[in-house]
Amino acid sequence: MNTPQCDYLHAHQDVVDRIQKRLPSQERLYDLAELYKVFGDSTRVSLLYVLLEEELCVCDLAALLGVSISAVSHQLRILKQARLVKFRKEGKTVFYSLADDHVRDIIGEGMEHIEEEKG
Amino acid sequence: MNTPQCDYLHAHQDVVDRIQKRLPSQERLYDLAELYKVFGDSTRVSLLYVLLEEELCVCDLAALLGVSISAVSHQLRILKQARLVKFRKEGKTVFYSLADDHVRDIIGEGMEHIEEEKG
DNA sequence: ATAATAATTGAACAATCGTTCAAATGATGA
DNA sequence: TCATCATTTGAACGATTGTTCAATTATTAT
Repeated sequence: MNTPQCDYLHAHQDVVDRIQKRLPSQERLYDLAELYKVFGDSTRVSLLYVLLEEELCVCDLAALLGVSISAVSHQLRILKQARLVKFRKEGKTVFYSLADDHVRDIIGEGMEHIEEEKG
Repeated sequence: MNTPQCDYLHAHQDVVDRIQKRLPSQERLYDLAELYKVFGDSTRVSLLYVLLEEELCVCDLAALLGVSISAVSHQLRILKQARLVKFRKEGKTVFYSLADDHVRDIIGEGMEHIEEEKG
């Protein structure tokens, strides 16, 4: 699986070696993929988008997205684990908000890409 | 599923309505999630990361990532469909490169986020 | 034509994912 | 303490995903 499989490759072993050196570690690339995976679900990306506007409780988030409270809660847990959102409790209610400004930047770049192809 | 489910929500119907208006269409948010989904696999982000450096053939890409030619080819097809990479043929060899600069920007923002928490 | 090579493709498989449902927390007020 | 409410949690389910393997296409050279 990791062994060269075509003659052409052998002619470019130097290229492979050179780029290999500049590459982030496999672990880093894995973490990067994990981050995008979190954005890669429409419920979660909608939650993040909504939270760009303001802090909201679980119930309002569910109503805004049109999904069940339970589904939202499950997804909020994933966003929490990825350190993309934070929360505070007020009585029985839990309010969620963005953890930092990276979400805004990442969503901004993504939006630019899709708006370019769709107009 | 889409109906309010808690008293608290009823008290915030105005908030829900206000934010609803500023929200991109469901289709747009779905497309956004689809874009991140493409970045959300370590084989694919690695391919994109490697292609930041230079144009490469399928065989070299497979060697660099340590995966089979077939697996790389399948993933390149997904990157192609998302308009993130383009290709040119030279004899039997196919060279892939990035379609535009959005990949660089999106990966840049993602890297910033994970480097902040890991150092 | 035939053989060889680079890459693509389709089917199949296990693994992962997101939702639903029901049950459980944790906080509040009666 | 008991009932109620907002949220969380765990198990279960179907759906989607990424890889492997084998077969195929497209290109080149003999």
